[in-house]
Amino acid sequence: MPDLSSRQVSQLPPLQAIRVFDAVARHLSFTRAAGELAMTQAAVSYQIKVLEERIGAPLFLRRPRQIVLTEAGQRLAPAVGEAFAILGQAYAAVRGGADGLLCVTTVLTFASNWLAHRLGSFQIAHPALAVRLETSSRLTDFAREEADIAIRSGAGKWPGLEAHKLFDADFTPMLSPKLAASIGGVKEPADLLRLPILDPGDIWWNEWFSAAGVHSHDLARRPGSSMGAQAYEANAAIAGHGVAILTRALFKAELADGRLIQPFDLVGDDGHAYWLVYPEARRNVPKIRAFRDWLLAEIAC
Amino acid sequence: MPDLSSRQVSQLPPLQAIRVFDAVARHLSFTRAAGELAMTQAAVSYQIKVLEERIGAPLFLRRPRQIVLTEAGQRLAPAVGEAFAILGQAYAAVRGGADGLLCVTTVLTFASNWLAHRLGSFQIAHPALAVRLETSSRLTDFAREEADIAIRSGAGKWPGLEAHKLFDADFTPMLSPKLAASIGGVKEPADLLRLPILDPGDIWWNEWFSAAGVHSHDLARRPGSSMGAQAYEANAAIAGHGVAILTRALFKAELADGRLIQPFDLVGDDGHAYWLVYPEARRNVPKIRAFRDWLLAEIAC
DNA sequence: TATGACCCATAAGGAGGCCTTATGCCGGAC
DNA sequence: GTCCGGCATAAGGCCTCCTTATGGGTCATA
Repeated sequence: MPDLSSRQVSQLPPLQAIRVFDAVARHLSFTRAAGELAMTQAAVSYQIKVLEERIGAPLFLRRPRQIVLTEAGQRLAPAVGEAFAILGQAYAAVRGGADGLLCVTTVLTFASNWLAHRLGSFQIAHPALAVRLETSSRLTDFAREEADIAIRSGAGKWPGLEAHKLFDADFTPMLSPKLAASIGGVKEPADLLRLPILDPGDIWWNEWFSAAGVHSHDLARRPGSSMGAQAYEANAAIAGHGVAILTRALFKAELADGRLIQPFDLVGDDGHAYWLVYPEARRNVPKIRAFRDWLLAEIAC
Repeated sequence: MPDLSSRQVSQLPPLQAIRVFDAVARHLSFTRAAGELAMTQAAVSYQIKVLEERIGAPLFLRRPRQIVLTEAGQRLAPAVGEAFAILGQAYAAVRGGADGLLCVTTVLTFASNWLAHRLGSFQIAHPALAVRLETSSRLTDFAREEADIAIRSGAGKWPGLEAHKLFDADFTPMLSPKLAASIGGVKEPADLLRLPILDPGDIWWNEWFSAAGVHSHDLARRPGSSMGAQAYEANAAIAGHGVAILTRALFKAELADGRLIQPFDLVGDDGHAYWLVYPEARRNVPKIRAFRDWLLAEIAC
């Protein structure tokens, strides 16, 4: 049983009764107030009676053709009206404001290598929507962080969350053409070992070399991959500092314009992928739907 | 079925949920808010969830040790707080204000001949209570007129009203000593007929003369008595313009100081009385109780 | 004067909002 | 590792609040 300690219990009367009173005071009619409130005249009569009994004084005088406010009612009505105006305004602002700001949290690489180029087209399509982009390497907990949508990688199953697959988190070595030329070209996987390996501890290297049939026990091992922070290694690779193992979908542009080359068709895949996720319960929130639809369409291109 | 026409339906979320939100926003704790609201933590959790679903966005972030407001929550909280402050203030003012003003409606004679002398002692006993005195000859309809208490005459039974008997509405002739002396004194009822009869149409005259065994068919008859407007006739009688038929209890002072004399012990009584009445439902309203107790005590003197 | 329209009050009945109890889950602290 | 503090969730029941139906009272019209 809770105690009644902290703060004086305001002991406000039933709020529903006050809302009804507000409508009646504006209309000076039970019947018309009932119309506005979408309830019956009897219900309005009941609520007013409740309020009057709670206050201990009548709020309206029942005259033949109409009702009029008593002195008590006249004192109460303006304040109630103001309070509900504030409430309604704030509520509308929150709905509007919440609709106008979209918080997307994503891993860095996806933001810089994929989203950044295309976000403009989303904002043109939805000029009323402001997008706040946050990057974080940790998984997003929607209950704990303020985010509407997250881009995360994983197996695609999270309880309570709806997930749309964007693309596979595959991996394959990439390097700058200049670096490849420096050793006369990269012809077969083993050639890579003659070059600096960027982030050799990444488990992806091990998996890829195994798949390629290359013995690579001299590479350090780390429990995870650097997925999500590929942008750093990619920059190093473009600068010619070494070979990086990267996800193709994130470097389409670099591969297309020749800043990076993918020497082998062999692509590793540990079953993980990039996903767009959001709480199931919010699946129909307009701004979330807008972003989801836009992003999936872009991915499909 | 009511229609939803007039005014945009504000479509506010459940008000109870907003009240709970207000408390939670102030405490930044479901548990403590539950304490303030005298409900369980589970109920608070439920209401916040309802509100969040209605708004379409979370209002709090659930962090391990505490909760914090989301951006939406931050926007909503101050307005809600303000609205409830206004509401609470107005409500308190109405209760206080209603408690501070007592509207008494009464027949003129009672006000001028009985209440006026003694009201001072009531106001001294209840300095916080302002009394507004209204006189009206009609019966008071508490649903239609703004009154807390009424003094009315009648048989003492009105549905929905509580009535306390003040004194009988008896009647007996009164006149000024000087007028009586002008005919050598009033020895027996028939002597009165040699003097001007004030308001001879009053049914009381007829009844009294009948009871006195005096034939008085020359008096005009009117359906009712002038009870409630006796003050006018009393003034005329004091001025020596004639004989009035009056209620003893209302002219104790005049009889005591000799401005009026009551020549005969014979007193008419049609069963009516003066009553103090108020709506049953308000029997325990402090100001009503105060006035009732005071008046009954004064009457008992 | 009778009749209909309008408006509020009241009674009876039922649906559902809302609260409670009980329990689970999670993170942090000792 | 275990306990503790705090929120979430499920099940169940009360009681508020709404609806339908009806009555009373006043005003307007015939």
